[in-house]
Amino acid sequence: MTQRKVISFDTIRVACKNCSLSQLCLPMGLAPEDVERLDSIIKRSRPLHRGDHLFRGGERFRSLYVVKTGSVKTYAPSEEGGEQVLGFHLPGEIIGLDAIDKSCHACSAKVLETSAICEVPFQRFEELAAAIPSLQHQMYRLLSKEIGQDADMLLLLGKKNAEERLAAFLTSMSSRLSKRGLSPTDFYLSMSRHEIGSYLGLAVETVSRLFTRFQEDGLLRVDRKHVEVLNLSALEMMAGAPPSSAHKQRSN
Amino acid sequence: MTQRKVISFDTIRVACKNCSLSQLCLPMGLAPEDVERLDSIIKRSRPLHRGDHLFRGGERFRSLYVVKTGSVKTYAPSEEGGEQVLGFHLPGEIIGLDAIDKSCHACSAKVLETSAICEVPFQRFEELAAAIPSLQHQMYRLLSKEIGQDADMLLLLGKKNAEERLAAFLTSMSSRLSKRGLSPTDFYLSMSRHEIGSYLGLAVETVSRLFTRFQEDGLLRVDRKHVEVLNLSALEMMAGAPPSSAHKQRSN
DNA sequence: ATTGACGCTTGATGCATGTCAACTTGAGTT
DNA sequence: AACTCAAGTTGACATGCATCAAGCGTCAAT
Repeated sequence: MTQRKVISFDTIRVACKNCSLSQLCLPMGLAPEDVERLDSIIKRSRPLHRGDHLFRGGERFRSLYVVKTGSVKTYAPSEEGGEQVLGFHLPGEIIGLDAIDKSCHACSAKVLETSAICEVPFQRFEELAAAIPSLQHQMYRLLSKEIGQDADMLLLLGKKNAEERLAAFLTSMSSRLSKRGLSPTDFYLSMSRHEIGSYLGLAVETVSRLFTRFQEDGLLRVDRKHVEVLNLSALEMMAGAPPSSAHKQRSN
Repeated sequence: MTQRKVISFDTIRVACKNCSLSQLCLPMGLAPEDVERLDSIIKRSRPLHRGDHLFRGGERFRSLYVVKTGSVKTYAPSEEGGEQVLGFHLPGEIIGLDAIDKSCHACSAKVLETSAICEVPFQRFEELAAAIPSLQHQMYRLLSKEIGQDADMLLLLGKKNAEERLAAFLTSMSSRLSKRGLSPTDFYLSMSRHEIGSYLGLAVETVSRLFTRFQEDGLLRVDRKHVEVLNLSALEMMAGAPPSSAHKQRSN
């Protein structure tokens, strides 16, 4: 027991240089001594639990957050409890980039499952980036990547139908998980159907029906949050090109 | 005539320190001598004309572009000529930020009317930013701002109906033009109905019908590309809150 | 003027997907 | 087990908007 506790404690405060995510995350491309410098400004807290907030819309911006383990959703809370899910964030992904501009968070971030999070105080980070060109470059790349992904989402929401949207969501999860050393065809979704629907601009019921249909068509095996992808290339096909079948709404 | 030519030539190559956009653009917050340094790396070409490309999807990324006068659209070209409009860019706005990550443009940029464009070679810019902290900070802010605007669009495409979308588009144009010293209630749209539709995830016909309806309801006076906003606050209302009337689809 | 092309508008129709409602399932509590 | 509550599923129905189709103003080239 004591043993177990020690291991878990260690896991939480593993330094960047020992972190398996360093090739996806801020330290990418940095010299070892610069990784140490970056490491020295990062705060690592105890793990957060399902429903805990990293920050809420309206709060002052002080730090960026990086998922180390677990997953996080960002969302724009609206009056009357409704919310638009803006993104799901997996290990190595940075949260809070949209708040740099106004020094104030416009959206909220909530962890979807027990998660370890690295906090990066932004002001100190900025000083460090000025001194380490490769860190500055990596930061530009990460900001740019975020913009590119948002453009992909605009395309998805602007032009794709429900089937294509869910297929795109699943293949995207598959490839992101795969990059993190997990199976691209067998995984657990940490978000609810409702959250998936909000993210994709669809009603829960539509998402649910599509999961059923994909299963009937032999593309997936689904049990609650557990998804097994049986035909990944068919899903990728569906996500990318317009549906080969007859109907083609929204070809604006 | 010679006189006229000289003036126009002068207008094109006006330096950052004399540019009316400096408070919206990269030079914001820079000391005069740093503005000079930034200015020295910027290339200014002859004006581009309607339909000219700044860059096309697939091309190597070398420079960022800033609109000085006129307007530009970015779009993701798809097979079979269809395109998703990703954004419209007014003077002072930066184009190409999404390409830093992959060093390759994922979208295309085309000018909508005769426009003057400043080209910012990115590598030299990056060196300069490393040496000028306030320039680095401004660059982070601009990247972050872009991410925040994309989130607004995700919300629009994910949750808003056609009426709310067009109202949001018009109020956004109004406020952006107003920041540039133009009338917030009387302006010309440089893009076609088709492009507006693509941007908003709507069919051309829907956009056209909405313009007609807004006019019937006394919100606008429209003549081709010329728009006079008669009731700005009503439009803002409509863009923000769900429609006060009965129906409310897409309240996922 | 005439022509043609293009962008815009308007009407008629249909479908994809939202909405409403009822039921099932699973997980936690007593 | 029985109860509770939230999440998910499924069916029936309604509707907002896409699609199809036709007509109209505008502009440029002839």
